Amino acid sequence: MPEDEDIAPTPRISDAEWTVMNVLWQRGTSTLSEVVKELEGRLSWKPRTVQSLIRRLTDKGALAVEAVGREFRYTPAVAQDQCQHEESVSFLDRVFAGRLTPFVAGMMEREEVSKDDLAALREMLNQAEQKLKK
Amino acid sequence: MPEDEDIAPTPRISDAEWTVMNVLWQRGTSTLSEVVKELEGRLSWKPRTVQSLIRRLTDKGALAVEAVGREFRYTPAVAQDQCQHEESVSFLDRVFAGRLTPFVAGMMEREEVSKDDLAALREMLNQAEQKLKK
DNA sequence: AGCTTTGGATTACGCATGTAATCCGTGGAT
DNA sequence: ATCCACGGATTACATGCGTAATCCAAAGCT
Repeated sequence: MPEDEDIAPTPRISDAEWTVMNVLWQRGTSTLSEVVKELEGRLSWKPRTVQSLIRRLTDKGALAVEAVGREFRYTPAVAQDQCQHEESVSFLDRVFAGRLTPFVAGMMEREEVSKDDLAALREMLNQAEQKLKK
Repeated sequence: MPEDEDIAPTPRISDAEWTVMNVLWQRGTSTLSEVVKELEGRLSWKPRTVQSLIRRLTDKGALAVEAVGREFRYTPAVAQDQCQHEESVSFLDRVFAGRLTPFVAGMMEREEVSKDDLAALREMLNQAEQKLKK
């Protein structure tokens, strides 16, 4: 008796698959050729490679498929921010013992943060502190 | 003529290997049994598993080995902050198109950030802005 | 003097990943 | 009507990874 059947834990997405998912999340929905076109130039993947990745992603439930005439359109079946968040937590756990601050510190030390980023961060900080205070 | 021979690009460290490296970075140097002891309880790895990981890490140059009597002591041969930084950049590229801000935003939205973290972040922010202004 | 424990070396083994190639069928170009 | 390009399905194939087991030799326990 599975109590929590099909809660669909977001699937594990590999490095190469992230590249594909990012395209799909950005475009909303696409066919294979659209994804291939989007990636060519940036990457030197053969179309078959992209297709393989798309197939694996549909297999693991990250993409939904809908037949459109002769081909398929692929649509993300998992929320981007959900996946991002899970990757974030797993990354922080692995590399920084789960601590956010040293990570941000490292990025700032190496000056990988632009002035715009700083402003955005400050804004977020203010809001977070507001929320805490209330 | 390789100009930049043996600059020793920091090796790629897998998930499980990070666990081991974190122990070694923290302890400075250890024997196998020390690492095993450190991990038992936290993980249910068999000693042979830990040894395999240590071996792979020495093979890829992440650990230096020094014979001590009958056994070996293992010492990190790569800097923790260097490895952390590379992982950070690769993670941000893959998941957040290289942008730090959305990552931090995501963590804050989900309230994964403590009051102490906020204070530390604010402090870092101030310093970074100081540096920019000068 | 044996037996056990432990670490190093070698080997294992299935699954995931990166990166495709091949085969097949059809819709479009000629 | 023919041929080609392209998409889906199937298959490939070397590595890497997680997770050890085996084998061997020395070191310590009894």
